[in-house]
Amino acid sequence: MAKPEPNRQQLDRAAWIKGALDILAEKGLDGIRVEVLAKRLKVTKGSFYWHFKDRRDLLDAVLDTWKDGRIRDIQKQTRALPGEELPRAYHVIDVYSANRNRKGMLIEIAMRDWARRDAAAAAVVEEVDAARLEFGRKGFEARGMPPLEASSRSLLLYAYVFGLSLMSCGKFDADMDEMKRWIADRIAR
Amino acid sequence: MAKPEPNRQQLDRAAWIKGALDILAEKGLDGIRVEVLAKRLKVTKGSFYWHFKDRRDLLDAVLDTWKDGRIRDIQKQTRALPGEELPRAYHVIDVYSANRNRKGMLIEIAMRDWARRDAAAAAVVEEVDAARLEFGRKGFEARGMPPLEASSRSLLLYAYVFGLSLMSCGKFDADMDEMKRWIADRIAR
DNA sequence: ATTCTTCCATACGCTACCGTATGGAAGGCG
DNA sequence: CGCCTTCCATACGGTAGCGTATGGAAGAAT
Repeated sequence: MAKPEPNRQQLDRAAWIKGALDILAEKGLDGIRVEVLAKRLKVTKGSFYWHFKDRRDLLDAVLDTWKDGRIRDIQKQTRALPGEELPRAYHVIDVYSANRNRKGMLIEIAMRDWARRDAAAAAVVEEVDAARLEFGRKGFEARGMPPLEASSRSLLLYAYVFGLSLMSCGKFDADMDEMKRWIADRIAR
Repeated sequence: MAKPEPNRQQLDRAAWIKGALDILAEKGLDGIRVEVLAKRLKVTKGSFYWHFKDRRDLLDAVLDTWKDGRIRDIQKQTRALPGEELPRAYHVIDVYSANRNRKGMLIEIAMRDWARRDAAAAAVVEEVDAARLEFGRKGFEARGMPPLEASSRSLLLYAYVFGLSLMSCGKFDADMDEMKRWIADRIAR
């Protein structure tokens, strides 16, 4: 038959996409080169052009994959128990501003740099941001805050964590942990 | 003589640097290509390689120029009258988060993307950030806040404005202006 | 066993870009 | 005038990457 394993293909496509995301985190969008990626995967570009129409096809797949992952993450958090909104806000701040998730934050930055120049990327980032802001807003509203305040806190929260990852806060201050806690309180309390 | 006008050269170097900064804002670091830049300036790269040793030489000059400009800006703000710290904080938030200064913010983002991969760029960004954070901290301390709180507010302020420029807040909410004001109050008050 | 599909390697032409080498115009200066 | 310095154009060789064409191996289907 023509399609004995409709998963085998997807698996290999997924390998290319994963490799592209790795490079995106390391080198940015312009680091994603077909032949470079092929070398990293220990194949040649002959394989690439079987799985993908061209480089743009890969990039679109990268966008889709990233978007799905982020949306899924947000939905998972949304399904958490109600009544736990405050610790959940702290958890979000902690996850995004900590140095684990380093690769995730690098991808976030690269995506936004990408979105500056590419309409498709811009649409994806906007969708993900909207979902996150909505999630945050609902959390604050569940704690009884008025709509404007809830929306504002949500925006402040995400802008802060992304902005923090932009700043080479290598050694701004020794009490970085205390500062982060003060800020988290200021945003969430 | 050998040096009748030691400014003529600098002026032309400055033109190349300015063009490079324009491209940096539009296309990011990888958009800065010698021949592309030459075409934009309506000359050929023969001119470029007279003024600069190579592409890296230009990039270093771009870094220096940007750093000097930012440091100068901060020092200018620092020399403002004392007793005006609160409105000054609002002014900083306003300048950075507004849609004027668009090009400036694009360069900020590109610089930070650059800093991820280049040690020299990372050093420059870190220096500029340190100066800004210090400036903000002093402002809050002048209003009687304890050191930890002042440092934290300063960090929150700059992380917020940079993070905001990362988010395609194209149409998150119609009341964006009110939200920005709420956030500015939360950071500065 | 033969054929067919799947997946990848190799080879090719093409473009963009880098850095160098060389020459030439244009103006100050002897 | 001839000369020298400054600034830029042109031409060249080299590398990296894109996309295509073609063939080949290996397993599945018949």
